[in-house]
Amino acid sequence: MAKDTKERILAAALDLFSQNGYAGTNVRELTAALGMVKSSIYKHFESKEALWDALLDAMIAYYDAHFGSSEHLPPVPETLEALVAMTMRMVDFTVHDESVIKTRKLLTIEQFRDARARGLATKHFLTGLREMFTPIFAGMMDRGLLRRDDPAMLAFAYTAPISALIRLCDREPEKTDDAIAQIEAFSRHFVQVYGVTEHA
Amino acid sequence: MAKDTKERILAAALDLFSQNGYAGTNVRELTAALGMVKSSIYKHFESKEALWDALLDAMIAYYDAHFGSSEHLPPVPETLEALVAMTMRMVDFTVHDESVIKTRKLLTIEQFRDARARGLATKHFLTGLREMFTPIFAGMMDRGLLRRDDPAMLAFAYTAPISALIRLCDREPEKTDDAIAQIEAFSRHFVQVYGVTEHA
DNA sequence: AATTATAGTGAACGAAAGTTCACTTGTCAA
DNA sequence: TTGACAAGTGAACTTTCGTTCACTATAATT
Repeated sequence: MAKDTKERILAAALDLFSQNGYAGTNVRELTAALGMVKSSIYKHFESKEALWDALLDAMIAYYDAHFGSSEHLPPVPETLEALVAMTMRMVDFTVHDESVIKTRKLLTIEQFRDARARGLATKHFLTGLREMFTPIFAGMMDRGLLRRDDPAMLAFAYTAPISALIRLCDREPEKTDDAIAQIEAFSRHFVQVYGVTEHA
Repeated sequence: MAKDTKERILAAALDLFSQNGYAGTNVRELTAALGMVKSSIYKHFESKEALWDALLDAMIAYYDAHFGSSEHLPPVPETLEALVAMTMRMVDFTVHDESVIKTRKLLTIEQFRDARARGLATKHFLTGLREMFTPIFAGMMDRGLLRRDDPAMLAFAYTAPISALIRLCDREPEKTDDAIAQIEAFSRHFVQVYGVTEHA
């Protein structure tokens, strides 16, 4: 039952740190959220800062496991419409999954204070998506679906606006539906601009 | 001398809050940064939270004064190259001006905790730039510089990637030069894709 | 010159923070 | 059955937090 409690503590820490930050959260409300008394946490973590370190370890491990290797790359879409559909599936997941949302919020809040959070933030918000879509767009160019161009530039031009709207959802969740619609509109705009339609 | 000290306190608060957040900053280090003792601050602000409120008031007033009205809209560029040049001038300012940087960082850190910071964050990071460039792109379409399309969509597609790289500069200042180069490359890519070159 | 208001000081306060520790309880191995 | 260990409790300790207050020094006002 040790591992279990440890993970429940980490989950509660993610929840509270992502809302009020590390400094804005005290161990009393953290443990209270788990029905414990504050001293109990020291059976599982040496200190509040050790808990923070463990949380970052877990976040980094999760990121590496899910986005680190090229194995997890989604397949190259066979049509322009399939690119839109795949995008919307990914977006729908990422703006609705609670722990993914909290992870982004936590990295957003702590990126200027913690070097590891900073590195992970850049991956989450900028380079990760670009590196994921670069080979996809290269593949779509090879198949003649997209006009030939720098795939990394296209990946950047595609993912940065989407990322901006995802972060709007984190900030103002009541605008999520609207943001999703905007993302779909942007995605369709993108394929219209860069896509090759075979009527030539 | 009252007003002066009040503004020095606000400047120090912006400096420290933007690095460690409101909760992560205590009034002792805040006043120490000004060569005062902590109790002195209460001659100028009722409480730490009143100081926070005043800081947000100032930030909102600044934003409204500089970006609020359509008077401050930059002129419509007469060439595609002028769009790039204007963009780079704005970017160069915004990634090097210390108080602008600190304002963005503060809004980034506190957006999930404070409703007013949240609203200002959305303006700074999303809608503000889009609303600034929408009439510019509409004007450039009228002049036949850009292909006719939804100017708001183009403004979004243009400003979101630039905003993403600006925020990279906030997070990792040592990458500023590289990010500026990337912004210029993106801007040139944009005018190449959307611009109308008159050889037809 | 006397008075008043302003800005800053230093000591002190209570509350809340993170942490420690002796102790109880429950679980599993020997 | 006993013993050992892991998990949780509650009281207590030490800092540090935000804040108050009586007081001083300086500058402006009468």
